[in-house]
Amino acid sequence: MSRYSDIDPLAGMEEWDRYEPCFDEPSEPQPPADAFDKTAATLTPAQAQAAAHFGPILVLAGAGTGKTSTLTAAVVHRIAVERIPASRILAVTFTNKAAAEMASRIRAALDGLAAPSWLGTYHGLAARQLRDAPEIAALRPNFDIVDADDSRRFVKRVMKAQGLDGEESGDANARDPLKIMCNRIAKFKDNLITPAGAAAWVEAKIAKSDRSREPVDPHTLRAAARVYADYQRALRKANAADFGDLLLWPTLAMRKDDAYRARWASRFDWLAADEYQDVNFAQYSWLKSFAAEHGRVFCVGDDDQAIYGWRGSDIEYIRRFHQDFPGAVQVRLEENFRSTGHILAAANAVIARDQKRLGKTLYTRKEHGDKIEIVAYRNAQAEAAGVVDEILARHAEGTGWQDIAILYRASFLSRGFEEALMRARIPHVIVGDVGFYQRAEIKDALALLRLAATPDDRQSDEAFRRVINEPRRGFGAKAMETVEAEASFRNVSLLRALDTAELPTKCRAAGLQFADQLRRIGEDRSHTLADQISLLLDASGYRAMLRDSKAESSEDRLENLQELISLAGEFHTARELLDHAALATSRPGEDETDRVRLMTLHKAKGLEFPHVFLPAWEAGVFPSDYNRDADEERRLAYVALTRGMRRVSISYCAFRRGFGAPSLYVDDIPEEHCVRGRLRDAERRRGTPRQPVDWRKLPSHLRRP
DNA sequence: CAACTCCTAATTTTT
DNA sequence: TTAGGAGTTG
Repeated sequence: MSRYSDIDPLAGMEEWDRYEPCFDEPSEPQPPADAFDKTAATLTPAQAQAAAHFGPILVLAGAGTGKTSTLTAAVVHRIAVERIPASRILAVTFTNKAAAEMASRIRAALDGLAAPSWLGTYHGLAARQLRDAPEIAALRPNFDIVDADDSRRFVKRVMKAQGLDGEESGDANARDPLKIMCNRIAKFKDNLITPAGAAAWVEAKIAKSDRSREPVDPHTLRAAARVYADYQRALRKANAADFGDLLLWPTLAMRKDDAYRARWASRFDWLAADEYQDVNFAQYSWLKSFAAEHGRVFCVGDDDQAIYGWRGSDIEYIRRFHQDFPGAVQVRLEENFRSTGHILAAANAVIARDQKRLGKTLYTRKEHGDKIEIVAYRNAQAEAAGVVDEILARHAEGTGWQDIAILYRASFLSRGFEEALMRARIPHVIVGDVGFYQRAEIKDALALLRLAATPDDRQSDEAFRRVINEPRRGFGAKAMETVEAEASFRNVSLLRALDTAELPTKCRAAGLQFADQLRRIGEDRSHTLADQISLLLDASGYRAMLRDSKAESSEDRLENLQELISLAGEFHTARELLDHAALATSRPGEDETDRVRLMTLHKAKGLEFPHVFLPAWEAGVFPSDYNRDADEERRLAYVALTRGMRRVSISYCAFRRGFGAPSLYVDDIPEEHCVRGRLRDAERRRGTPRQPVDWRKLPSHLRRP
């Protein structure tokens, strides 16, 4: 199977073809010569020394030790002192937020001069690389980037076609076979295993499984390889790339084709990577490909905060940095500027129990501050109420809502707290709950846009499936079957197939009218992007559908659509907007409001809050039973504690879903740094029988369900 | 045959 | 709470 097969460019792509990645910058104004000195003046000697180091360097930056400042200073040093053009710097992060933060700090340090244009996330940068030569992934120009949700739909269709729906896989946790399959495919890609290579890889894995302790189910694995192959075919047919593809194909191309690799590597004189402890094989290989000639990499990371193993990240890459980059220097940043003494000491004690660390001990010059509070509650309701009472008390003392965060292990834990906060009328936000661009109405609107842009391209089939019956046009399973059959018979797009498909008259009429309006709007080049979306929403009856709906959420949905329309004004082409929508998560400016933050521990990494609540520290929940890597859970506990600047409150329940024991980390916190089981005034005042219960005092027969 | 209503079951972490 | 399935209605 050739990677270059199945390419069948169709007409109607002019508008899309206008997209061009911006590579070479025009000549850049010179940066102020003293920019680095000014920046370095705020750094510690260790930070400044790291920032100015010439060769390959690994900065082991503990939590709260000024990692971003150091990274920023390093970039400024390249530009202002070494006079490397900003355009020849590659700087990569994991999140859009981190990238934006870095860009703005660099711009500030350089007096408003341009930050590196190749500063972004692994996925964002790799997407730009792939846009430059999509044929390396057997894609046509203007391919779509599909998000996890779209990808899931593809996998679902493939599984159905292979008769895998409903079948119980042998996997022990087969609650959600679709999800498991999606994860498995993502993992193939994270490990640079191609669809063609997956079958062989799976067989090798099965053969090896006798000796490995990891449970391997041959049946599920083989099924995964088969689904992967068909899934990739489906993506290619739709001219679409999923997140994994963005890194997989450029990385493979750089590994296989040295001319291609050299072409890319020669664009950059210096590389910077944030959160290096969290790279997976694909990201690691991608980054290394750029470094082959000069080896000038500046990697920042903290092995104690490696918490993405389940996504293919491997802590080994940071541990063996000096082997990958000969002559590499290693610098430790151990002075913490974030937390007070007791918090830091507790965090140190928890992480110290992890063996196999590169080793670091954080210290602070701050005062000891408040001890960590550890409170036991009878059940989850009591815990939520207790936390809310405490939040009210601190607010009354003058703490802003935005200075308070509730950080939990698993997203389902947010519910109880949200309800309690709502009841108490405390402004709050669940960070990253459902991203703006992941909302159904936004995705529907964007699907309309896709469909209008290339109505006769099979690339738009997925968009068609999404919106043809939204609002209802009488297209159910049966009608779709007919259209699909007609489309594959005539080898045309689903929309085009409506012309000749034998459908019930009313459904056919509705479909044709829909197609007609789409085409008319799509062909009219006089509209701005925003106008186009607005027109499509009206012509398709989508807006009317929401207006007529008596569902409570339709008001919000209309507002979201309005927001999308105004957001669209900031993009030049549909392509840019769609790429942004696929790779971005939240709306800009979302986190600038005065609200209590609720988020998972993973989302909280890199953030800090004066007041932190850490609920549900119970065995099974945290550490989670689902994670086989106990060390990783411990590192997560370390991340959790080190988010707190002034006050950290841990809590756990004797009863959540069955009786539970407190997390083992609770016992790892030394007595001198914590206060256990304190009862708060607010609770007494309310007179509610919300007595914290010490689990260890429960009769032993209650300890196990 | 489509569309709506009701019911049940299940909830790790995500660029 | 919601997502997805089954069953019922039109």
